[in-house]
Amino acid sequence: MSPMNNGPEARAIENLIRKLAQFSPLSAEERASLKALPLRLRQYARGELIVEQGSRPEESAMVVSGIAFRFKLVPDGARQIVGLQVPGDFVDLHSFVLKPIDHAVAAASPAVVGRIPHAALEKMLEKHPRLSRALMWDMAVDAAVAREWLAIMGRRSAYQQLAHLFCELYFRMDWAGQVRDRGFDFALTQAELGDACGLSTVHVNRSLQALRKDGLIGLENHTLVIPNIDALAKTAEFDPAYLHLLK
Amino acid sequence: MSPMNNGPEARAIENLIRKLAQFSPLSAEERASLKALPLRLRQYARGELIVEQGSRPEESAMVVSGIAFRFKLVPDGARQIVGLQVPGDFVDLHSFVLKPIDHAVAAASPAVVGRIPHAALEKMLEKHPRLSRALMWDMAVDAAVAREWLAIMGRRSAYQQLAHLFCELYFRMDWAGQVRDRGFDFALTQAELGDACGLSTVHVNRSLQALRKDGLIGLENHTLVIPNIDALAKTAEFDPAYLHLLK
DNA sequence: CGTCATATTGACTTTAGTCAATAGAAGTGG
DNA sequence: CCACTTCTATTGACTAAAGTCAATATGACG
Repeated sequence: MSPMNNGPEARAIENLIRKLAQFSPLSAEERASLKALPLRLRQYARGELIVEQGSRPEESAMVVSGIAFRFKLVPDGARQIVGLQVPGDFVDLHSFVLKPIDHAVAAASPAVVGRIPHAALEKMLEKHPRLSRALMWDMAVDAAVAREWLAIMGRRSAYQQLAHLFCELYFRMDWAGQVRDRGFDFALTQAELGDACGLSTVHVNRSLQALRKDGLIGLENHTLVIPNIDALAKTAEFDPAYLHLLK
Repeated sequence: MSPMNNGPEARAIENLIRKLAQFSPLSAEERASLKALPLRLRQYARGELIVEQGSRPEESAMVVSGIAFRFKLVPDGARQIVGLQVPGDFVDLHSFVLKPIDHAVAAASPAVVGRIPHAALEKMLEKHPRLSRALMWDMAVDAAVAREWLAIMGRRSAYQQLAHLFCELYFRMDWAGQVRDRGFDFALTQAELGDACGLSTVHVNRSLQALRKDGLIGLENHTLVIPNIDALAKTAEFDPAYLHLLK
């Protein structure tokens, strides 16, 4: 399937281009090169593994639809989720330069993932060296998000951590065009939320109940509704600047 | 002062070159270009601010001697340390592409820092586009360390977190040639250790006492001694692979 | 010698984790 | 479409880890 049609994969690439353009304006040729990137598409079921920890990918994967999460397994069997990716996000751009990959990636919902061979990226960068800086920028934003997570995890209550995570996801999903009626598909289990925030499932459950009782979120039918994002952002002390999603 | 002499700044650049060479072998010309990078040196006192959060640096800073730490301030005044840098490490390479910078950097001990103008980096990359990939790699390693911290912070006890942090620092300082007699200069206060691990000062104090009692560390006179790194690594379940320090 | 930062200790509180049971939902095969 | 299995969510009772507050000690330094 070519990425030049109007399917969801074209939208994902459009999202990527729109994102990279925030670093610096892209020429028509650069945009064309990005659009021409070959995407090997594949569908994943909820929970299915997309990238294996310790592998040495020859391609980098991008979320086309759905949500993916990246996680590390610690020796005693516990899991820590280190990032979430929405349509248009690379899940492992860094594997372009850093191998083996230090974490796994799995589908948080039914998802479509497109894979771009590193060789194709190399070829593109050869032709458009300036894009190299744009990819660096994308990697840097990814790292900035991880640092924000560190700050949240280290210094926030469970209640605030969850609120912050929902805010982040809301902004990113909205930017990716996935929000309608203040809500979006959200299939993460409470166990997964716990793995993202470093909390036990039971405590996640209780904190979610508190958030619901306070009218800050609605979460049912695999849909997360945030009736008042400003209110949620206020309790989470959330500032979207670190996401670098200008518009 | 030129980086071509034998001062500590030459050693720092040597460390950087040795580090980047782990990504892929560097040609003599590439090495020469790296060595020729202009370093604006400056000395900092313990605790002094090196880079201000929210600023838009036109240079990236590298630790020449001492230890620096990067931190974020959260709205209520709490602080979270998101990374430590040892001689040869960039503290804010990502500010080359990502502005404003999302965290501050301060000296954890008396330190010398060298600054490299982004313009000089750009010029070097123009001449040696392959080095662009090497810098990407360096940024990717930095991000991998942040992800490891996430996993540790989310899923480990205070005791293990501290042990893990000391292991990481030991390996990195050793690689940078700063370890003698199984110890190295270590001027972080207990409050700073708490800010790094998301712990209160009191709890850090008690956990350190436990580590001392168990004979895993010696910490006095601003010197951290690890009599048996294997034993410490075992209790911390520390695997140095994520640091990507091959030799 | 006095001041300020850092480290240590004790007493107490709070947050979050653990264990175990139950309830609901979703998915599967027949 | 139903019976069954399997996840996932929820609840209660209890425990443990870590935080808070406040006092005191120790050490560096001008």
